Amino acid sequence: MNVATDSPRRQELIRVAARLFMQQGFDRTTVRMLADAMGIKSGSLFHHFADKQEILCAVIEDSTRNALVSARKAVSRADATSRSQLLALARVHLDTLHDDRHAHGVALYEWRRLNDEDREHLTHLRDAYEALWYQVIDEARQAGLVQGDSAIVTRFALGALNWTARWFDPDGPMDTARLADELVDMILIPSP
Amino acid sequence: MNVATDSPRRQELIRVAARLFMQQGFDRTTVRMLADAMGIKSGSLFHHFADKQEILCAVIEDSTRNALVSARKAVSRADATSRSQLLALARVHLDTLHDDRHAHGVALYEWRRLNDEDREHLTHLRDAYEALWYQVIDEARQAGLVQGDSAIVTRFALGALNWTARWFDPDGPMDTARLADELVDMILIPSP
DNA sequence: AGCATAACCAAGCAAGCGCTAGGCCTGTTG
DNA sequence: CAACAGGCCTAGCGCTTGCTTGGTTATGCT
Repeated sequence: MNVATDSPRRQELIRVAARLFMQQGFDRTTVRMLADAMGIKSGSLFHHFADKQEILCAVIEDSTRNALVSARKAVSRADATSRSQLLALARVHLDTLHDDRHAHGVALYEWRRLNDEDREHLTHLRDAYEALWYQVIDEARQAGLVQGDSAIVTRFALGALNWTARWFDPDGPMDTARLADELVDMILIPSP
Repeated sequence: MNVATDSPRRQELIRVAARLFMQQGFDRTTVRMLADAMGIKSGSLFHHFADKQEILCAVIEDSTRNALVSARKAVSRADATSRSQLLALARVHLDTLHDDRHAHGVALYEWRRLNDEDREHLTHLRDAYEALWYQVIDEARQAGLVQGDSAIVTRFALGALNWTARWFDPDGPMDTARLADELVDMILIPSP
């Protein structure tokens, strides 16, 4: 077992696993399916991961960490106005969500299959992401652009966006930028 | 096998199954766990259901059908104004969601474990529910109380509400009525 | 009494599961 | 050259899974 290394082979496996976990769910994806999809035998998987749980954790951790980095970049690049920052957050959220949609789908749908240890660890990552949103939304509230409680609005916003994973078709007529606009319009009080 | 009847015993099983499916997930809940929780042997389960899949389908169908009935009642009882109707919908949505939270949690989390046949059947039910929301929101838009596309706003609203299943604590300091107020305030343009 | 039916049990089958053990190549390093 | 390590394979162990079969018991109807 070579478990802790970050080899390219391991990265590739995480990508493949994300796809299968999304298509069939974690519990129904067997180690043999994963191995087949990689062109190796099932036993060889455990050269890269200690157990199946670790693969799930790696899939979610990778994608979440990546989303956090992208979101921070987007905020720092955007104009200082609340509307611009919020729009930047919404856009990059939808883009990462539907771009790396297998892995993020896993993070959304298979969260509860994590064991307690991994879940706690990943909760901190997710909290950091949510804190970024809270910060931007609370600034908007202080500027009078948002009514209501910032924490609730933050969670409503993230819920609305994450729910798009269930109905939005990236290959359809609508694009993510349009969705982001609609979300920001819904949250912010219209400036006359 | 007595499969199609609607005996009280079957109803009780559906309730128990909802709890276990929510706590451990569908795939990790074995027929032996279900039987234990009911005080019977695993084989006896198949007197009430053709297979395990049918139990999942029954859990989701029951709760969804119930939610649809409640929502229709709430709309017909509310004042004719858009705000009242939307508020009524949001309140009853959150109440059924957190009241019958095991079953609705299953509908949200375990949707993808349905087989194709069952899923299509239940999609129609869910569409009917969504249509009710669309109707109310589109009327609000025609009255100038909502900006943006009605279909998108509808899905944003339902996403925001369903997401509460992940963070809202019914035993905490906040109540569902407050949440419903916040949602309606977020969706409707503030009346001056 | 005679019968039907619903609800359940005991026992177990065939398949599939995660994971392990030990060994085989191949390329890199001293 | 030898030593090593990363990546993989073969073979299979021990266990759990959903589900089946044939039979038993309790209840109520005629």
